[in-house]
Amino acid sequence: MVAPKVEDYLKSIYRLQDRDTPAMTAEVAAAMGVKPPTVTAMLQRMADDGLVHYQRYQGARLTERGEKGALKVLRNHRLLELFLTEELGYDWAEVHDEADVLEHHLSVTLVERIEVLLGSPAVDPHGEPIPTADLEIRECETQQSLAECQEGTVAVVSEVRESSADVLSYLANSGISLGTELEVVETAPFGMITCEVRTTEKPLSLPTDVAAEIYVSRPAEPAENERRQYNEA
Amino acid sequence: MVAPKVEDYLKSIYRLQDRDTPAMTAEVAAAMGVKPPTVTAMLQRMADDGLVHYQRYQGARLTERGEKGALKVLRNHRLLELFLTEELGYDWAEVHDEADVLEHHLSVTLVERIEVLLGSPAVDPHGEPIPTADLEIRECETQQSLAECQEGTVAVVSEVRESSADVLSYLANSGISLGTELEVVETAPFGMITCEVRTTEKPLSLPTDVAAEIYVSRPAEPAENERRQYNEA
DNA sequence: GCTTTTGTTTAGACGTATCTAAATCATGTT
DNA sequence: AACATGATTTAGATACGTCTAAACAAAAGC
Ligand SMILES: [Mn+2]
Ligand SMILES: [Mn+2]
Ligand SMILES: [Mn+2]
Ligand SMILES: [Mn+2]
Repeated sequence: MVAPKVEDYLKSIYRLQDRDTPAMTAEVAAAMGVKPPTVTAMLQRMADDGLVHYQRYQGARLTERGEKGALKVLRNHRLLELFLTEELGYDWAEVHDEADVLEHHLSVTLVERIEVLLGSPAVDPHGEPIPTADLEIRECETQQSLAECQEGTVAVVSEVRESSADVLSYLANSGISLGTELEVVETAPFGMITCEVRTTEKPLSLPTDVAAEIYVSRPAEPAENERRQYNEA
Repeated sequence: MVAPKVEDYLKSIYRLQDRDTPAMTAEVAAAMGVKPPTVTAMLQRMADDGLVHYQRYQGARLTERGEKGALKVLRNHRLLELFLTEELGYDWAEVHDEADVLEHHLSVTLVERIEVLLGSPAVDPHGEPIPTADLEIRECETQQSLAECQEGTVAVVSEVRESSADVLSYLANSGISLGTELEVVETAPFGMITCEVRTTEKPLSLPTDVAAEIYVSRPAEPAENERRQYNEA
C-alpha cells in the first residue's frame, strides 16, 4: 500500500515531529540523506495521500493514518532487529541496517509469526519499545537520560537510542549492554561524563551527546520489570 | 546493484530460455504479468547493462553476468523458502509469495547466516536445488517427470516444480510430500494419470500438466541420497 | 521598518517501470 | 511472390523519486 521510501519518510517525520513543532523540510532532508526539494515534493505527495498535514514553509506533521504507518514500520523494524539477534546471531550494532531494508517487505503473516516465535517481546535489542499489533506504544516507565544523571547516581542501562553501529560496538566492548549497572563518577564541565561500569569495574568516559542517547532506570527493583539482555561481542 | 524488478526479469528469462531458444518477449510478458512493450523496454535496458543478449524480434538470452544474477536470486529465494518452513512454521504452499518479495532484499551476510543455520541444504521445500554460494547448481540425479512414468512404476517424489499454492495444498492434503512413494496405476488416454499414494493407500488422479511438474526418482536406494521431508497441513 | 540571511519552494530535468495506440517486422498461406 | 496474421517494437504518456538552479518567503539583524 505505502511505498518503501514513503515508509522511511513516515519514520523520519515521526521521530522529528514534536507535540508543538512539526518536522521541518531541512530536518527531514538531513535525516533522509536527500536534498530539500526532494522533501518538498515528497511531502506534497504524502499530503495528497492523507499521510501528513502540510503547509508550505510550515513543515509537516503526521495524520492519524501517517502515524499508524510509522508505527507499523517501527514495529516491523524492531521485531526484525530482535529476530536477527535472537535467531541469527547478530549483535546489536549490526541489526539496524538489515532491518531498515527488510522492514518494508514483511507480510502481516510473517510479522505475526516472528512475534510469536520471540514471545511477544516488549523491547528491541536496543531497549526501544516494540509497538503492539494494534499499533499502541506502551510508553516506558521511569527512564532518564544518562546525560542528566548527577554524580553518584547508580542506575541500570535500559535503552540505547539512535546510535551508530560504531558507537554501539564501542559500548558493547566497554561492557555496556541492556541491564548493565553504572555509577556516575564525574560530570566534567566540558561535556563529558564518566561512569564506572559495575560488571567490569572499569571507568568509562563518554561525551554528553553519546550519554544523552543512553537511558537508565533505578537499579534493583526486584522482578516486575522483566527484561532480557543480549550481545557482547 | 541490480534493482528488484530487474532481478525478477532475470529469473523469468532464466526459466524461459533454453539451450537453443531464447526467451521471447511475449513469454516474458506473460511470466511477469506485464504488457509486451514493457518487456521490450526492459530488455533494451538490460542489454545496455550487459545482463542479456538481445536483438530486436529475436528475444533475449542471459549473459554470463545475467545468469549469475538469476542464480543469486534463485539461491536467495530457495534458502528463504526453506528458512520459512524450517524456522517459522510455514508450509510449502505458503512460502513462495513471501520469498518472492524478500529474495531481493537480503544482505550477503544474512544469506550466509541463513544457510549456516539450515546446515547448507541442497534443496528447497519443493525439492528444487539451491545454488551454492559461488552460484553453481548441483544438477540433480536420476529424476523423471511423473507424467512420463509407465503404468506399474513405483517411485519416490523428489521435486514439485512451478506449482501454484492451490496445487501444492491439494497435493499435501492428498498425502504427497517430498519422499512420498507412489505407484502409477493408470495412464488414461485423455491426459490423466492415476497413482496410489503408498502412505495413505489411496488412489490419486492428476491431469498430465500437474503430473508433469512432479518429479520422481527410483525408490529405496539406501543412504547416499540424503534428503529431508517437510509439510503436511 | 528595511534588509540580509536562511530556509523553502518552484521549474525543469533525468532514470525507472509501466501503460495504450500505432507502426513495423517476420512468417506461414495462398 | 504477395498477403494476411500475429508478434514485436516505437511513440507518446504517466507516476515515482531524485537532482540542480533559480525564485521566493520568513526570520533575524540592524
Ligand atoms: Mn527503511
Ligand atoms: Mn533498535
Ligand atoms: Mn521476486
Ligand atoms: Mn521453491
